[in-house]
Amino acid sequence: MAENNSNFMSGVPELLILRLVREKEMYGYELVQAIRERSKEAIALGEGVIYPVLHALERDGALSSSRKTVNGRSRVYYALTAAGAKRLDDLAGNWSRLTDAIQSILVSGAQHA
Amino acid sequence: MAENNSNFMSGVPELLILRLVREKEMYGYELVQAIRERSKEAIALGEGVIYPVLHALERDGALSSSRKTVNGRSRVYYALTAAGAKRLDDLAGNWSRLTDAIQSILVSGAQHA
DNA sequence: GCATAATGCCTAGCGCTGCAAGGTATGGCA
DNA sequence: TGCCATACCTTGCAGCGCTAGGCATTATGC
Repeated sequence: MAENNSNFMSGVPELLILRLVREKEMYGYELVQAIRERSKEAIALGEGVIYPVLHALERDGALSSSRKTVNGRSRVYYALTAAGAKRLDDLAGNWSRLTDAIQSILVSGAQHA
Repeated sequence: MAENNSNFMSGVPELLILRLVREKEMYGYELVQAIRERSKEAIALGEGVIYPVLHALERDGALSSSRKTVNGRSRVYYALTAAGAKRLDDLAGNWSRLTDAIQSILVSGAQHA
């Protein structure tokens, strides 16, 4: 039930969101732009990606939300929970191991041990 | 038609295969084990991933195949074509840019420019 | 001599993820 | 009065990776 059997390359949007929210609470629209800007346009995740992930993370208890009105604008701010911090650590570790593995193949080519 | 609009995280199996075959021609079963061993078990792509990708790459002219019999075993060896080399460069470049972008978000957190 | 594993190839079909494309509502601006 | 930006949301699909099979041959173990 709670097990997550996704494919080996997935979960990056989730990772990015958790990492950004770790520093300060953010809202969906803000995350969309933050990811685009801070990746220098290399990654452009739309709202159709971000919002569903935010909802799933909140449902799993990794994020908590609070509705706030700023400048007459209603926003849903998301903050990292303790469970979310743990999940972030796990995802970041997996990502690191994965990219290291890929890099080791890319740089060394095919000369076997 | 020829355009490839896949999602931003896909194409890694393809990249790994092209990179390995660049050094020496290899066959499917060999690639499955090579990826597993050279990634120290971090990546374990099954034959159900490798073979379809090999067929697609050959269909696209990125790989050429030749049937050979070694030790009474029939094997299909794949070699990189010029088009395949170009495709490899493209994929490697994209992967590099992508991981750099992700890394820049992961390490610096949320302090904006 | 017989079964089991390892080698080597292949495919059908499913689950999931990222994504495009829509919809709603408010505020600022010309 | 319209238009763009802000801010939220969902439906539905495409494509990828993967599971789970199947087939044939050669080594290995008993």
